[in-house]
Amino acid sequence: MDKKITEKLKENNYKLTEQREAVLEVMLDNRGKHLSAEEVLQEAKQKMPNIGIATVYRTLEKLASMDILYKTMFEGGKFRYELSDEDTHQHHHIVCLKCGHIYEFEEDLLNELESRLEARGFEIVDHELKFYGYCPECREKMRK
Amino acid sequence: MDKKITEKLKENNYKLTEQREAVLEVMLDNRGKHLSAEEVLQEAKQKMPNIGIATVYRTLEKLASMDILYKTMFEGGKFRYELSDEDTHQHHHIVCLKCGHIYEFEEDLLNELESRLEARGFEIVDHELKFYGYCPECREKMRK
DNA sequence: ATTAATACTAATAATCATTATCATATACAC
DNA sequence: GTGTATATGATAATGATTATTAGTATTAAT
Repeated sequence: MDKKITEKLKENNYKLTEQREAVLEVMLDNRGKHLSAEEVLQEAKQKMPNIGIATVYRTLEKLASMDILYKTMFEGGKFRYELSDEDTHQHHHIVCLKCGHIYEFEEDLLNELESRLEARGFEIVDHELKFYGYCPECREKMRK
Repeated sequence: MDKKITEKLKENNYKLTEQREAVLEVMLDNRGKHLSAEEVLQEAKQKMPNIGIATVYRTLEKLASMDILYKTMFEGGKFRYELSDEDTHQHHHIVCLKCGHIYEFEEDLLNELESRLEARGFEIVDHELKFYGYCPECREKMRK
């Protein structure tokens, strides 16, 4: 398992029970994906058939509070979770309004904006950026 | 009332009943604020004591779909609504992690990022940017 | 080794935000 | 005036999430 993750677990005195490990493994198995709690539950049940939805919710919430996971909402009124980036910089998301796929990108050109905010007295510690539009595949299909 | 809003209502054949007008007036009275559905209900009840929460939800949803309102989620697991900007550019938000206040700012330096995405085949039609940190007032208080 | 304290779990109840349903009211077309 | 369409408020229902509880497991103290 990722060394940084192990460190964070230790830092927070978070005992990794079998159930919690199953949840974390699901997230590690799905790098780059954004899973809802229900999706995590279904995959975790393959590793531990008796795991309960409440345990999954508690675990996801806790891992997010430790910055091991990142929690956000795209569409549909429920939260989605993904593994946090290993450096503390977060990537951004592009949501395709046609197929619903969520793409990620790394470029971070927000420094200018953050500088302006800090010039106005804000201290910025995090940000969240989402683009909405159409992915190359859907644009291709729409041309036909 | 705002001319652009009236146009959009007409375009969408959206009849402005007294109840819907009360909801819209609440939003107009609260420019720059981000109200939850419950907050809108409480203020709308001052204009129309009998208005129901279901009507408020239906109206907020409809006005958001017409780009008269903007719907987003900050914290707390419920949606908040605000009047959309009159040009189609949306402003951005800064959420203070201490007092919870939501600030707005206008600067739009995302063109470079959007250009890069479009160079990769995406068609971008909207974006959402939120910064999290501490506002000048809370930073002041934390220094004492 | 035993006991007490603490932590964790699954099941399920409860909560909350939101939406669906339904009966009634209002508006509109003819 | 009548029939149809739309809107409303109340409330039930839904879905996502959290709280509660009893039982179990782990850890700490002795």
